[in-house]
Amino acid sequence: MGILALLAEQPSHGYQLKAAFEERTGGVWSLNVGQVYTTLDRLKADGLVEPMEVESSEGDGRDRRPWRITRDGKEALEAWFGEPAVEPVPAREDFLVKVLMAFHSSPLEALAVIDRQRTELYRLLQDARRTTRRAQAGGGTADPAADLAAELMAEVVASRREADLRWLDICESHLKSQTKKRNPA
Amino acid sequence: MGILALLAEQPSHGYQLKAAFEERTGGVWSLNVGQVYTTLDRLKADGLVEPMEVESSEGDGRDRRPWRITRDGKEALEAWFGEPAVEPVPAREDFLVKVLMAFHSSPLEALAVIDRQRTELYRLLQDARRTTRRAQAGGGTADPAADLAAELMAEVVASRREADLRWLDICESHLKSQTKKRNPA
DNA sequence: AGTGCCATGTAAGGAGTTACATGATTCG
DNA sequence: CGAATCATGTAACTCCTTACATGGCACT
Repeated sequence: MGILALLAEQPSHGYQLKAAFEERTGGVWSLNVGQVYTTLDRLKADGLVEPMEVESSEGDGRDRRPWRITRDGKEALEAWFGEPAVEPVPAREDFLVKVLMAFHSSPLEALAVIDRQRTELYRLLQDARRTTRRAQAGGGTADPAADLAAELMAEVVASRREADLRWLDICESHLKSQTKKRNPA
Repeated sequence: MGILALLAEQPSHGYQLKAAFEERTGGVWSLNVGQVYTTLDRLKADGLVEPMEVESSEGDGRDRRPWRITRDGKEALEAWFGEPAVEPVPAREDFLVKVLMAFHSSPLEALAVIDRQRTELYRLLQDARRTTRRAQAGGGTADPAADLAAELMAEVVASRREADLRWLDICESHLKSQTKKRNPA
């Protein structure tokens, strides 16, 4: 649907879509070019996009295959925008599985896991904050829209990391109160 | 690695592992049984687990195939626990893609998307909070460990939802200041 | 003349999902 | 007796990832 949304703004060819998608997501989500082409094929099979006739008037011998969105595609896109995404429960991220599983091994082991994870998360949070500041300063690119995108993405990342850090604190306090209950004094 | 961690605690057979995994994650992550078996095959191929000889002394005619962790498996598990997960940047969730792409269509459209998403997220946050309270009350199950797991999971979910809600606010304020800049007064 | 970017694709493989097939046991 | 649960597996499909193959153009 991301590809489709980009095509709704303007007809483009595959390579261009990859670049646009990456710019739109502040470079945080890189896209394999190959996937763009297979995705376009899939969208075409669903009748949501169609290849444009190549106007060879361009002259430069480059082999471009621009695509445009179809009427069906526009409808599908509007329907998609029209309803909120039901946000799925967090995926089975390595990080979450690790902490949950550590909880049932020794408390000491679990505390160590949490600690290491906290350090790592904190580092990543700092990174995200740095990126935010850089983008706010009108940073990486000449394009203000790209800077805004980069800033927004950096902000979700930071926001999520903070959430995870808070969660680690909660886990730790649970773990400590558990230990205390078993080992009073 | 989750399956492997469970096997490190005690040898189990596939069906049991599914149940244990789901209990350990408060029922938030359900697991297809089929996947457990294919995963066990993969772990076996990597030499991390091995089938136990069936002691037919049990007597009940049930066809159980218990697995145990190997020495290599233990080492792999310790190495896994030993280093923090490098938390990947948020995946390309429907929700994020939708907001990012909406940003570049009309501001009005984008505000509508954000609004719908906020309503949905708020609803999901309430759900998670309810679950937390239920688990704290010693809720669903007789097993306190399962209740703790359910509570922890509900808390990550809630924490993440809150983060996303905050992010939506940030998006909205960016959007409004943008609009103001273009349409002063 | 050569390196690197623009541009399009194909192929192989990993992991997850849903669904299906099969049979035993337990419990009302 | 019938339905639910225990238990093990297989098959088909989707999506993503990595890697490979190919060729033109631009700039040094």
